[in-house]
Amino acid sequence: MSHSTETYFPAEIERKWQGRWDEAGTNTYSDAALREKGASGKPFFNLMMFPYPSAEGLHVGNIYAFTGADIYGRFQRLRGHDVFEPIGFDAFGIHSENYALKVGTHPMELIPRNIERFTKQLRRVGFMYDWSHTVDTTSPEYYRWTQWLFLQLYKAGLAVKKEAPVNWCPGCNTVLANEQVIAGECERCGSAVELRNLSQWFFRITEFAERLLQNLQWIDWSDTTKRMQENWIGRSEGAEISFPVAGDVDDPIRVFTTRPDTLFGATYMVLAPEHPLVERITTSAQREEVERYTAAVAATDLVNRKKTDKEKTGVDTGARAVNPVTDQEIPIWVADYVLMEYGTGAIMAVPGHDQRDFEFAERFGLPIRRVIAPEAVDSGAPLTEAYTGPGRIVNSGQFDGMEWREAKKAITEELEAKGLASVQINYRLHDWCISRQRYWGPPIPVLYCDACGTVPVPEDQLPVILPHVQDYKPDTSGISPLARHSEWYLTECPSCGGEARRETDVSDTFLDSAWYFLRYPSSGNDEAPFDPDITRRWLPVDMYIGGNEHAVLHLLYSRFITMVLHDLGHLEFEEPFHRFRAHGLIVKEGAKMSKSRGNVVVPDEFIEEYGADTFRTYLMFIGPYQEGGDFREAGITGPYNFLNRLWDTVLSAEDREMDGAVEQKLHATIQKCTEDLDALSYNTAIAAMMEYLNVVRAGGRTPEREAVLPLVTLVAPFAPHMAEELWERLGNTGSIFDSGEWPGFDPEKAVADDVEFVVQINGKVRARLPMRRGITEDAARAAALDDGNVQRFIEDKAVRKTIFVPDRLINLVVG
RNA sequence: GCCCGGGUGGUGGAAUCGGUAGACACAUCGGACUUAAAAUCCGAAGGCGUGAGCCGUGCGGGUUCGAGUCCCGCCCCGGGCACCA
Repeated sequence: MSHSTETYFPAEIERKWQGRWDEAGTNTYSDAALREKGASGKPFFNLMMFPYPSAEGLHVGNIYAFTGADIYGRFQRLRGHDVFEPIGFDAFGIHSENYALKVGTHPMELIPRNIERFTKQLRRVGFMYDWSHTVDTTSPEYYRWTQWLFLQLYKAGLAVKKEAPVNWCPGCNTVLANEQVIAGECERCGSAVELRNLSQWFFRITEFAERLLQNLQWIDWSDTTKRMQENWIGRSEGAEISFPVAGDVDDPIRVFTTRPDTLFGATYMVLAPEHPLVERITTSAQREEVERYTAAVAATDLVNRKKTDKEKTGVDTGARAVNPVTDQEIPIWVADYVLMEYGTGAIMAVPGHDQRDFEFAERFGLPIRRVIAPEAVDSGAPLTEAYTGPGRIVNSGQFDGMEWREAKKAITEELEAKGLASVQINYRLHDWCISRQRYWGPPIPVLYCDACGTVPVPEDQLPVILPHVQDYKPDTSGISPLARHSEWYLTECPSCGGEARRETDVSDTFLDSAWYFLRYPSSGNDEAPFDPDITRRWLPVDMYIGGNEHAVLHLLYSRFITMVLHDLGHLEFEEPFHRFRAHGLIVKEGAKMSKSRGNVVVPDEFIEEYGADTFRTYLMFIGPYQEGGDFREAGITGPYNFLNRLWDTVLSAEDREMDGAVEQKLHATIQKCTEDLDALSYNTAIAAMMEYLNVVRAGGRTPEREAVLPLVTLVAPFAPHMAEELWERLGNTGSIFDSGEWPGFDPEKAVADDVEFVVQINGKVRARLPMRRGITEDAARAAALDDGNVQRFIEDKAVRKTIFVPDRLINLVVG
């Protein structure tokens, strides 16, 4: 190929176009434009998960996530949509605060610096962001509305302060939401979490459990994400059954069970050590032992308590309960394998059919009774482990012989009639604890007044500004650092004018991010959190792309908050993201990138050496976007060579009629790229473009202009700067992304006229014959039988059967 | 333990309504160009075999004219959940 074209200098081109986009406002909307496009255009809200602006700067994981989302947005724009693609910063939270404490710089100085650095880096990668609509969760203009949100929930009775056992992280010195505890450890610092009884603010997300679960059926989300939410919500159907305490006329013990069919096998009961009834029912003879036990459990952290492999422990309360179907008195024990957080904090123990109860009963010599048998008869042989399979009821009076699932209903109904049971649905989901005994977050907008009690801060007094204080270090007291600043928390009661104290806890960072997408298009609005008109036009989000690590955190909370705002009349929709796709994880040599492993890829170096276009294309070429892949430094040369060759090819193209075979390949490539981009199958779209480029350049031929022009558009989502430059050099003005000219294709022209036709003998390939498309079975068969190698394999055997797959193969079955 | 996802050349990965396994790329090797190198361009390449061919998609069975793809039973890796009653 002739090398008369000029060399590709990515740095120069990228700087030029990034400047041009800013000057021309290529990617930004004025508020007027948002209204106009929302009303009469084709609005498309393309969202990606906004980053936490860490001091380390943008990492490869961020860029990977954003690039995949940006490509989708640019693709939609080239197809003629008005794409709104904003970005912002999720800058409150323990992570930034811990870092600030470590380096000794106040977060109020640190965060703006980090945001500035992030912004610079993000611009360098060439994302299509609307920089006129950003969001910073730490700015008072933003958290004013986060506080407003709290007040709406408070007014609706969905934000309540209650004392409950909560997760306390001794590393971060704050309580945590259940979603932030991973296997008993703090997701932030890895400390073993403890249970503390504290009075905290909760959002009543459990009220929405069923809707959150049901809506999963119609929202278009990655299956993996939906399944994670489903498991997290953890619906189980069963019954709540009351067991009266023998010789006690007060409250019975209520238990939740999914197996009411095994009620006749309930030979003892267990209360969680924290259960409020423990103290009342324990006999004086057992009191000392029980108190010693519950105290020991209270001192244990959750990691140790929830270990399933340790030996079961517990003590007898001395009290007896009455099994409501057998009328037998059964012992009531206290044991830490029963958790206060789930169900009623008490269980009926059925050692014959529950392995945990079985182990406990064996250890403490409690009776074990079989009440389900696969063959409907009890051989009388002692069980060696709990039987949890299906079967028929035995040893259960009038229910004997009943199929176990029928017995669930029958036994529940029997007790329901006596007022001792009710059908119950239980969820694993807990209310969302939003209080944090930390500094770096929005103060919860509530006041406490001796005369008036709990008083919400009036909306016209928002925001409650987070004060700039120097001693913001948390301590072990369970009280927020702001509680050390009376000059801040002492104030006037808006209700009676007397002295009031401010709530000194701040809210969970996940509240900040639970509504940010609503704020983006209304980011400048100081009258309301979101403009009703703009919101109606642009939301819900058309496409949301992000990581699965937020499946049960941010994504669940956002759905909840949206549902609440819908119910309160602020939104017309109740699901914020109709379409969500989870991207995969980018790793290095099979391992997660981390500072401790020392395998962190610094993106800036690659961008400097190869350019942002190459880096973007390489990241997408690594593997399937929704599965992630392995970052290998050497691999970047593939996409780099491709873009270089593309540059050369386009600039050296000449005007002449397109070759037929090239035209066919062009249509096939457009079709493949269009379908692949729609499906986020970016790696195969890039491969298709490479393949096409190889055809266009085959044997050093000079390419036709017509053949390469559409390729510039196809590559534009991946390499936007190069696409703009080539588009301009080909004589166009303005941005290629405003052309709305995604190339079309003719499926008829996308298929080749000649096919390589396979001949199989008994399923094994014996010949490959060049054929015309559309060849008949008879003609194919004749051609096959004419082939020497085929004849050799048939020999004198008879062809018993022929399988013909049009345009692909013919299989001759002989023998 | 339960629920997902995955296991394909030296490497990253293509191909799953059952129909030519290994597209595309990296690394490798050979050639052209060059005083030389880099860059670029052209070409080779799953393994075994001189060859016809045989063997090959984690392992063992099965269904089928035909299995990477479907069924049964395992192993391994990654992720989620977990004394959840």
